[in-house]
Amino acid sequence: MSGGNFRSVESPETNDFSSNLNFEFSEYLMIRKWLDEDPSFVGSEFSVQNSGFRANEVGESGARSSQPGGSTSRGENGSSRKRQEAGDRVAFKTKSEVEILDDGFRWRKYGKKMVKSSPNPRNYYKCSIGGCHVKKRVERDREDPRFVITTYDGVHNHPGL
DNA sequence: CGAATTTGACCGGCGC
DNA sequence: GCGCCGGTCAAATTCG
Repeated sequence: MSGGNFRSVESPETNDFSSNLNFEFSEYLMIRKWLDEDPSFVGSEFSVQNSGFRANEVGESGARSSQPGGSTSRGENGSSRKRQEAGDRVAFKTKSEVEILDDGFRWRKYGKKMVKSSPNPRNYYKCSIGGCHVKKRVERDREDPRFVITTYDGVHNHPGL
């Protein structure tokens, strides 16, 4: 490939820091949470004390959360809220060198795209579980490459792995 | 052998 | 109406 603006270390074997990700739950910031078209949530910043994410390669046997945000503020009567999206959209900013964060679910990558908003490519993942149409979007921060923006779309309709 | 991953191309929506 | 951007699917390939 021509270009090569940066070296994307996607291979955990060649990764310099994939050896050990000591961070467990210290850098989790939910940057956005909006339902349907509620502008009230757009642009809002929240601090989430979520826990359950793990860095890849770290063979753990615990730490499993249900939904990254599917437990906090969310119970809306929906008087005028029309949820045609059939799913919540939650974006997280995680401080990690690797983009493959194991949240306890299996994801199948189905596309990669380069957005002009960032020199880094955006990855698209989908839940491999049958019946689960949850989608995940992963992209690196534009100003802080050491941060990863993970956006979850939808709700899992099956028990955690 | 099966499943997961890869890259490219195609499609749809929105803007001008 | 055309152009641009983002998103999704499909086929081929590779890994386990």
